[in-house]
Amino acid sequence: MKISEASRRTGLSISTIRYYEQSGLCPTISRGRDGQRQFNAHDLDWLLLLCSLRETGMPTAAMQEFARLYRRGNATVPERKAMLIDHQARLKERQSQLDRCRDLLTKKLSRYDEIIGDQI
Amino acid sequence: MKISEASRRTGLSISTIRYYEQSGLCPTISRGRDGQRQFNAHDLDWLLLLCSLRETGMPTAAMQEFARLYRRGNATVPERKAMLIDHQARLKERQSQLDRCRDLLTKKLSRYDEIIGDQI
DNA sequence: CGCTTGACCTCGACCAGCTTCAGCCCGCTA
DNA sequence: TAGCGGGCTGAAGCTGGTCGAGGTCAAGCG
Repeated sequence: MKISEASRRTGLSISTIRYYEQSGLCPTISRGRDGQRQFNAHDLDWLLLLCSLRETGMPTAAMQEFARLYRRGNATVPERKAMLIDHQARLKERQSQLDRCRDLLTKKLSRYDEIIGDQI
Repeated sequence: MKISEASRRTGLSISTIRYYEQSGLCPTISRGRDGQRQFNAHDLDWLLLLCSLRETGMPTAAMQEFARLYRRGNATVPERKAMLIDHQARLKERQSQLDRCRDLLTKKLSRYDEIIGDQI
């Protein structure tokens, strides 16, 4: 599939996809003889993974590192696993942060109801 | 208390606190006759709220709006409540996003274990 | 054949959200 | 009275990620 369809399917903009490839966030996309990128299912999977990672705050440098490991072959599987596990842990931490914020907001809101006063 | 202590207690840098005040993210901090900011408990509460909101992705423009409403007095309490409730909803949405990412990672990881192969 | 469409590239602009810098002031201690 | 720590200001700088402009090229179509 072409870049426009990859864009539609992933929600990434065309510019962003090109930027990701050029920055080595994903393996190089193969080209047709006209020089156009040809995305296959595997490429799309990568992009979708990148979407998830980006949405959840992984910096591009880490994604670069991940892709770099991938290019070095199966020997790096343990390192790649470790990276994903790390990220999962960060997500967990992040979720409790969100929980704490929700609690705080709930408290603030209940104070509005009690006092309807001139506080925050 | 002085700005250095406010910084210590909130985890915000001194520069950030000044930047927040100057951008109207919190009410104006009162000054001593030497021109130095004097933070009271109320101010600290604001800063801590800002911390939570920032950590959870509220854009500063929204915090500005919130502070603007606060300065307009109690008549704006319903709007302020609405803002906080909105943010809570966004946090919920965000948490399910994180959940989806965790699921995806779990899937990827289990594939590593199954196949130990040359996939993402 | 020429038009349109959609791809390609490079490179610089943009944005949020700080951070740093330069230069000044105040109060305290030695 | 000099030096020092810590505060003040405004403006400039930085970073990570994204977008846009400008210009080219290839495929498809009437």
